[in-house]
Amino acid sequence: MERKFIEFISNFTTLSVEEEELMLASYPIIQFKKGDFILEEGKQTKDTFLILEGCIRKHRTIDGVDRTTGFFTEGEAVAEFESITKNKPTLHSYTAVENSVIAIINSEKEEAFLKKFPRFETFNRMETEKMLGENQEQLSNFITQSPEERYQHLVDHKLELLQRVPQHQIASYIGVTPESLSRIRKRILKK
Amino acid sequence: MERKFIEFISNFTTLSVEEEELMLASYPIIQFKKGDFILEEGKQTKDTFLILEGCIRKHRTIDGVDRTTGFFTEGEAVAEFESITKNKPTLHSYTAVENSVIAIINSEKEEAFLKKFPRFETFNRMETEKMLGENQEQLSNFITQSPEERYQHLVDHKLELLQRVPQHQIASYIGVTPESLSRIRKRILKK
DNA sequence: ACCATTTCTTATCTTAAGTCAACGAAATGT
DNA sequence: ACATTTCGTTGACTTAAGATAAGAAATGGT
Repeated sequence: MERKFIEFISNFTTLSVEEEELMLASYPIIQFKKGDFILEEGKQTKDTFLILEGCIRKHRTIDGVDRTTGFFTEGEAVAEFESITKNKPTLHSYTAVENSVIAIINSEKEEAFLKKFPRFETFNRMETEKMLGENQEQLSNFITQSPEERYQHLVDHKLELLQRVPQHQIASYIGVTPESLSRIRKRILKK
Repeated sequence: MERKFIEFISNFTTLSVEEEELMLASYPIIQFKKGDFILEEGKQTKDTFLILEGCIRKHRTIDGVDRTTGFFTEGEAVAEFESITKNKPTLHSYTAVENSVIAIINSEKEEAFLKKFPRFETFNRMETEKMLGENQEQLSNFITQSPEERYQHLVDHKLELLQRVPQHQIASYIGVTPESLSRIRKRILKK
């Protein structure tokens, strides 16, 4: 798994031996079993989670019911920035949808790493900007699409995800009940 | 207006005289009239817009109709990061809802500024992280709320915005038609 | 292989949103 | 001040989603 971690970072920049070593020493790589919490609603952490293998679900409890607000898979980085930047408990839980392998980027270790290799400061900012761009587009799409269009979008762009994740969680993710998604699927099939 | 610009930055960090001077020299402050485009769909820019006064609306054209996907007011920074980071034309337009005053943070000037005063690199990353946190929360809320709840949220947290912006644009922003928002308001009044 | 649980679908009924059309109120330009 | 858009509401009708209940299909554990 170390290889995968380094491979991921190497997609963006070439690592020196020293950088690679400090990185591997700083950030533990943890295995999660299907169903395990990676982070639990109400807790607090400044960690960023880099998914090396598997799939995790972002969700929160509203009026006692569990609502899904995101999915993340291999190669994606996840963090609860609203909690990190404002120092408050997280609104969301993150749980493993499948057995997953995740590198834990602890923010203090991160600070130390950045102090030693400041060029990563820029790299870091750029990655954050990329995430922000994607998040902005996702929000814009969600606002302007109907549930059916959102589902069709997943079929067109995230087919694999649909096969990895139970349908009622997808339903929640596009903002409808499982019954509604079932009808949406039927409607689409007829076309 | 220069004062307002510096004031805004000073909320986050104390500026040296040199920093302040370079900042004012690098970033022009522009007046926009109500209805003016700040940035037009399909164009490309790496600028970030810092709103010193006024209100701007983020919107895009879908199937020939104009859909609103965001509002921003004094003290907020706006940029189309999906376009900036991936070097593609913007999906959204930004127009002044009112006469507005905006500082234009050109990305090349920004690079030069960061090179000269690298401590802003971190400041910058933190601001981006804060924006990301807010954006993530907004997306999560949008997914889990009904149109009525979204409107109620605006009443509770952005009352002032509702008084600055025409209602049919608010309707679009919460993902419904103007007729529906009219009914939502009626429903809420009855309670 | 069996049972229990989870997941998905279907049916019925209710509620909310979309569509189309009309009308009055408000804002805007000259 | 007047004419013209723009804006907001209402009504009638259609379509889609929520709620509830029931049952079929798939999955998991032992």
